[in-house]
Amino acid sequence: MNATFSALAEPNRLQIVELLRHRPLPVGGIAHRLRMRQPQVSKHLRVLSEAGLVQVRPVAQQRIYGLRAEGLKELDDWLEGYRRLWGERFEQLDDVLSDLQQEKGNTNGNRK
Amino acid sequence: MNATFSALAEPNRLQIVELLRHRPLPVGGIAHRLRMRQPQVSKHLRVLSEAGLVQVRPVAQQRIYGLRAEGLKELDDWLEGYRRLWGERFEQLDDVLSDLQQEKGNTNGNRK
DNA sequence: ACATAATATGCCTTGACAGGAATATTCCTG
DNA sequence: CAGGAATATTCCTGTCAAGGCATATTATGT
Repeated sequence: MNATFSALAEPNRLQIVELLRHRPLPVGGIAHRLRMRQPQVSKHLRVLSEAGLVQVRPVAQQRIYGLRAEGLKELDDWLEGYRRLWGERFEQLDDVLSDLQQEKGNTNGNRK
Repeated sequence: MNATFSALAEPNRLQIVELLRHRPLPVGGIAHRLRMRQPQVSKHLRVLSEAGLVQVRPVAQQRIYGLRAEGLKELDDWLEGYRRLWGERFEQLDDVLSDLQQEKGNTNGNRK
């Protein structure tokens, strides 16, 4: 999961993902459209690939990169645990205040 | 959107978010539970706050940090454009091959 | 006003990582 | 098998950001 976020944290890598949303593309096609140099694109694709966000299919000398559904679904699943946050009003003030009582003596970041 | 990903890319920051999923907490409480030092927690919370993922409420000297729904909903909305990826089989081989024709001469990352 | 609790900030050092350029690898075609 | 196209890899360098530590800031109670 962490690999997913750090992969998408890089602006160019995020651009690549958004580009591949429309259709799979060979490395050169990606480089051309995003005005990036081929080696960088290859490196970024490597990271995206290791994060499971992208998959390759070789055709002749080119390698066609496309999005990998499972990788993005993983992100979607992670979000599942947070969906209750919007659309509902919860976590009343009282709850917060009662939580504060439990924090007595646990302050100031003493480790262990 | 990019700020969101880079904020969540940091392991400790992701941990903080996952911790706050259960309930809002003061800085010291976060530091204690995650075995981190208070200054780091404050810094991480700053980043999360600037990314709109977290919100503060001052209570006495403490500051109670909790998740901010809109921040995570933004992520959810971004994913919306990718949901069609799973569960459907699309992008046939023929489509890819026809795309390749369009790539003629666009190769090797020459910029501009 | 003072002592103290809770948190934020500043400075410094170190490690990770992106970009650039050159080169290696792989695959096709004549 | 020579040549070229498409892509991957390597080495180098500069930048940025996280951690540690000290200190500043804000709020509370007496």
